[in-house]
Amino acid sequence: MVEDPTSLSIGQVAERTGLSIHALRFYEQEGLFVNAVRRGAGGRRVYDQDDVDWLTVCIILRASGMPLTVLRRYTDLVREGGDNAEERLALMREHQERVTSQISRLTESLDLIKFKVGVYEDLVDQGDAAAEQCHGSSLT
Amino acid sequence: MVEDPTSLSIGQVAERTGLSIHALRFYEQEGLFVNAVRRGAGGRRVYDQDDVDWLTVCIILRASGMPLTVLRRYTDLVREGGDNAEERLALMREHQERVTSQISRLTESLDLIKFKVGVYEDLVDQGDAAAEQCHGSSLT
DNA sequence: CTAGGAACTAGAGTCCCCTCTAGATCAACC
DNA sequence: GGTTGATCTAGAGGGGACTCTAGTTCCTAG
Repeated sequence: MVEDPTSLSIGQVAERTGLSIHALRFYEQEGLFVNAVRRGAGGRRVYDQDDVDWLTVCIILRASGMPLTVLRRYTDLVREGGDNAEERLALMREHQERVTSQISRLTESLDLIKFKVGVYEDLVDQGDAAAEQCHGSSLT
Repeated sequence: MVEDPTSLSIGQVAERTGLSIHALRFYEQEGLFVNAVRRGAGGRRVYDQDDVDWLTVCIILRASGMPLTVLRRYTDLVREGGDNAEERLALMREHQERVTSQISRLTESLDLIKFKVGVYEDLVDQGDAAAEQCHGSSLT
């Protein structure tokens, strides 16, 4: 194999991005690459660093809850080019809002969770104390 | 219907919790109620405020990403009673960790998203400026 | 009495996001 | 030339969490 240092096999991309090989093919099928994935010897996919960079963005957007359909729309806009910044802006702002509200929802939930943890810590402490005083009693 | 103020129909519970009637039946089927749901005239489900309170907890835990299987395990522990506080504590602590790390992942993602929003804001501004100078040109 | 609306059951369907299978092909090394 | 290991395609499978359907039953009001 002619070792073009800028070209990567699907396995290498999987390794670098943490996505599975299956997922990479799936993403391609779903139109989530800005540039069509080239093919090398024997029809094998050839990626480059730009693809990895783009996937990194995709992974972050996915991790923050962007559905594939939206990610795909975004990819389309990026592929399409420069004169649709408003749309990309709108899409990103919408996503930003979703993420911030998700963070605040989680933060609120965390209050309850912390409260529950506190309650059970107390219960466990009481349980231990009771056990010391009175072996094996299950008062609580 | 004898209006017992403490007993609620499935429709009332759906209204108060925001869960759908379908979801309530589904949750019951999945064992997510601490106390078996009683049945009234004609086999209809009868709930009370405790059920609503419990569902409120469930909703918060679900909203913070607890899978139904874990929620079910937790429900089992609560149903079982007082001498398993350690297990409940462990479960809640684990969930707490998941939630805190999810929050930090989201917060990290938010950095990229904000950056992108900034980039597109600039692009849009430039676009507007360019459009003022030179009607309809698409330089970017 | 009848109509309307709410609830019942069992089970199928949906949506999302992959993941895996099967069987074929290809490249590289010994 | 043969084996090994990576890759290919098309399509099926799976898990999570509901959601909906169909057909029926029941309560309440008019």
